[in-house]
Parts: sequence; structure tokens; C-alpha cells
Amino acid sequence: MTPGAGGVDPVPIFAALGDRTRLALLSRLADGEPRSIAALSSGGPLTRQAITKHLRVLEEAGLVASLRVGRESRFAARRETVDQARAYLDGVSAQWDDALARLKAHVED
Amino acid sequence: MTPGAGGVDPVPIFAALGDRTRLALLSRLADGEPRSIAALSSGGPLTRQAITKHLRVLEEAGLVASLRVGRESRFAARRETVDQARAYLDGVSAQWDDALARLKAHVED
DNA sequence: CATGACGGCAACCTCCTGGTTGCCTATTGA
DNA sequence: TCAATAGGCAACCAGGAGGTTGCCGTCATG
Repeated sequence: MTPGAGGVDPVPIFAALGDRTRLALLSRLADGEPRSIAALSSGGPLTRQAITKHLRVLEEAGLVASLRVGRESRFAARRETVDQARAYLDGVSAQWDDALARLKAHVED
Repeated sequence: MTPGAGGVDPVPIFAALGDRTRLALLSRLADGEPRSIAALSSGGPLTRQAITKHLRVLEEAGLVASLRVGRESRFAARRETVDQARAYLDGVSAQWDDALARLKAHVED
């Protein structure tokens, strides 16, 4: 968990992203428009229940937020969490750069 | 899989990242230095076999590359694949921006 | 050359995950 | 008011993931 070290645990985020169905759901929600469970499960081959479970996983990872409105619950993507995942990967890359920089400095001293 | 659309399948990459042990391994390897399986499994509580399995998962996701050297196989992180994951998340964020931009344009027309 | 370190292979176990089905509650609206 | 729609809850199931142990091949070296 070394890189970034920004409090947030990236593991559940990546785990949530590591499933095709969930990644597709997030992608559909990534325009910011909240959608109901029924809307999200219609069309696809999966049961409403399966979609619900995936949405809960995304929600617990913070990638999505739900809001109950009348008899339906609308889900929308949370950009913040996506950015945290990006930041973590940035940290990993930065580690590389630092190592290279140190190596270079050492060679040039 | 919509965002980025750059050929590479991001799902196995995120799935590989979505495990604490593997994320820690990648983090240790992210300085570019290749390390042997024995080196990577010494210290931690896990068996060499467990570490090996995790390394194979990382390798199949393209996050790591192995090179046999004498009697040991050395693993090193592959920056390229980390960047592909980042690029995917960039694509997700971009979808947001586009939607907002379209909305704004629509309001202002 | 014989011994120890490195690692692959396979069997096995347990628990979690993705998915289904059935049923029940609540809200909507004709 | 009552039927239809949206969704929650729980049980259940198959398969995969993470991990262990045991054993065997290979390379290095005292």
C-alpha cells in the first residue's frame, strides 16, 4: 500500500474494478447521470439481483453512490474515488522515476 | 470496456491489483529492480508457493515480467501496463467531462 | 560430487464470489 | 383501491481464488 499513502485503501477499489460487469456498470454511469436498478439491469442478460449485488460492491468501494427516490434507488458514479485509484497508480509510477533519478544521481556523483 | 478503447483489456489488470498481497508485491517491484521469488517471499508470512501464484497472476495481467537467470527467476514490474490502467481511468473521467461539456453547450445554445 | 538453495507441479482444502430463484414490502397511478 | 412496478432479503448452488503441504528436478559450489 506504500504509494500515495493517502489514507484511502485502494485494494477494494481495484477489486471492484476487476470485474467486467462492474466495470461496464461504472462506465455506463460515468456520465454523471443517476440511473435506477431496473434501468441498469434491463437489456443485459443478468438478473436484477445480480446487478444489485454488483452495485453494492461498487458502492462499498466508494465508486458509486445511491439515492433512494420514491420507489426506486438511483445510482451515480463518484468521480472522487476514480481519481483516488488514478492517484495510487501515479504513486507507483513515481516510485520508478525516483529510483531512476537516484540511480542517475549516484552515477553522476 | 467503453473508455479508452485502446485494445488492451483492463479487467485482468484491475483484478490483479485488487488483492493486498499482489499490490504489495507490485509496490516492492516498482523500483524497477528484479527480485527472485525467494527474495520476495522471505520475511512475509506467506509460503513461497503462495507468492509464486500471485506473481503468475501479475504476470498474466502484464503487470510484471519474469526472467530466468541461473537457478532463480527474477520478476520486475512493467510500467507500461500500469500506465494502461491509468489511461483507462483517465478515459472514465473524460466521459464525465464530455457529458458536462455537452450539457453546458446545450444550456448555452 | 554431494549437498543445499531455488523453484516447478500437483493435490488438496476452505471460503468467497457471482449468479439464480422465490418471496415479501413499498410505492405509484389508473 | 388494487394491480403493476421497483426493489430488498434470504437461501441456495457451482466454481474459482487463496493458501498449504509434499515431492521432485535443477543449478551452484564447498
